[in-house]
Amino acid sequence: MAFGALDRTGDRPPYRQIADHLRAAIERGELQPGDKLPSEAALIRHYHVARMTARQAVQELRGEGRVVSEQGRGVFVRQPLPVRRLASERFARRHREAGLAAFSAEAAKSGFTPSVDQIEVSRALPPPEVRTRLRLPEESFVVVRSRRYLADGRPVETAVSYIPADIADGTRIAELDTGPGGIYAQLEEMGDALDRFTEEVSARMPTAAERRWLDLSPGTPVIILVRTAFDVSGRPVEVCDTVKSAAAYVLEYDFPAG
Amino acid sequence: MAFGALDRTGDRPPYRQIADHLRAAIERGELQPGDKLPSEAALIRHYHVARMTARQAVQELRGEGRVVSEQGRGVFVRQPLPVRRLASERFARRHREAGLAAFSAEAAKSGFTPSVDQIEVSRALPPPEVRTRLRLPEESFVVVRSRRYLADGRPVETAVSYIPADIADGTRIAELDTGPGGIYAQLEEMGDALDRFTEEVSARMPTAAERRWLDLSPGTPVIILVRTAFDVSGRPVEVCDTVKSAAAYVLEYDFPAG
DNA sequence: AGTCGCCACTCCTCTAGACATCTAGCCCTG
DNA sequence: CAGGGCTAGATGTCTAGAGGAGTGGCGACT
Repeated sequence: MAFGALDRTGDRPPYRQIADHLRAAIERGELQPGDKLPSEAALIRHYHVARMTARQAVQELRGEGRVVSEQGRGVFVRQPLPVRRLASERFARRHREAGLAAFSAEAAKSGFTPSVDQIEVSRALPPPEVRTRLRLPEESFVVVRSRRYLADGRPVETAVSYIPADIADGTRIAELDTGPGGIYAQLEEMGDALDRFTEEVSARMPTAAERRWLDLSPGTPVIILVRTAFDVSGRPVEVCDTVKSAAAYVLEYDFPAG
Repeated sequence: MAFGALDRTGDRPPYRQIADHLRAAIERGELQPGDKLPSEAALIRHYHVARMTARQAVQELRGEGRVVSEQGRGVFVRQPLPVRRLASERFARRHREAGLAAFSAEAAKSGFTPSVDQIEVSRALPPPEVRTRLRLPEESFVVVRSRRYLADGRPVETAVSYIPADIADGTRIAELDTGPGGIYAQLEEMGDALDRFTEEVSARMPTAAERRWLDLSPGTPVIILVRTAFDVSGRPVEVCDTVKSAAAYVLEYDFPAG
């Protein structure tokens, strides 16, 4: 692997030039996904710079999400994750599926093994943003259901749903296993038919906690999808806040025109 | 501003602890958007650490996109951009609007001043991914229309659409101004009625070029929306590839249930 | 009054070296 | 042969210090 030399006259700082060289090598395909980058020691020898300078160059690429470093092993060109195309939940609902059932259906199509862990259910005051969406008065309680979805054992999504306590009471929603059909089936059993829902999609960099839960490498953004479901009377009955690894998802929507 | 002291016994490294303190101050609202963080010198005095350690803490927050630094001035809590809720183009189409017209309609609702620049139209071979989506044989040409949308003069989105040359020919699509109703109206005038379209939403970190075009501060991801339109015969007639600043957008979808 | 230059303060880049921690392979021992 | 310990080499963290460059205010000079 022959990287060029530094241009000590120009105003582009050395650490950026080194990062440029490495980035170019990746883009030319000289460094394939999974390959190990030159070690810090090698960069120091090649470019005659201090250790921190070499590290800063690698840090640049890490921030761009092109490489991941593993202590004791080296720095590696990132493997592009197999991307799962996720149809909007609208279509899953046609089959009376939600939550894990929808996720499992997706798994069957895409060929990964689905699982869920860290399910927790509690009763609490909702965060202000959620309270507004649910159009609840202050001091109203909600049932909070949080869980994490995994594909082939790797976490890809966390979801937290909020349901007004007066709606959740008398159903199995507050149990860990909501039974076949998930919470929507439970709601409909109560005679509370769903009418429509909205989805809001945005993206941002993950918080430290989200990086931990989703085992994200630095530089991976997350997709935020907030779904609000309304019953026939127009009352919001559920807010579901999901955080998906952007490296693992493409959301797919399909519309009739006109 | 009183930040705590470092826990020199635990295994959480000092630079992370400092970052935690600053992050918490931002989340508690003690540091409002636009506020200046303590200077490097102040952090050094307060925590009794070396310069690089203080910088590393700030670097952590910069990577998360929470702060931006300006040489010679300081490090500032990032101003959240006014977020525009963007309804799916489906609804705009009800009013026979697309492209700039749809963007202008959104502007009227949200109260920003819309504009478009850098419009370019050319005829070229499509990139492989686009060729596949359009189900074109090799060597088929497409008409490429690229443009950039601005809100209040700040770039928020770039869009590139690809239309098979045989469809675009004989319409005004290859002109810079496609006239009222945009390309969809042009297509329908040709008797080529649209039937449905799909949207694929994903997110990632921007390339260097995208950072330039959209004037993104480091740490802002972009939302990628690829829309494919099909006519009544099921033939794909347009692929539109848009890159939106994630700081500026929330996509909104609305579905009837069932 | 206005302008220019200086200076304090800020972040940016780089150096040189220290110890910590993790990995993987090697070799020795039981 | 299995297991444990050692070690080389990798990244992680920290220190102490240097010069550079951009910003903004203040004071002196015109």
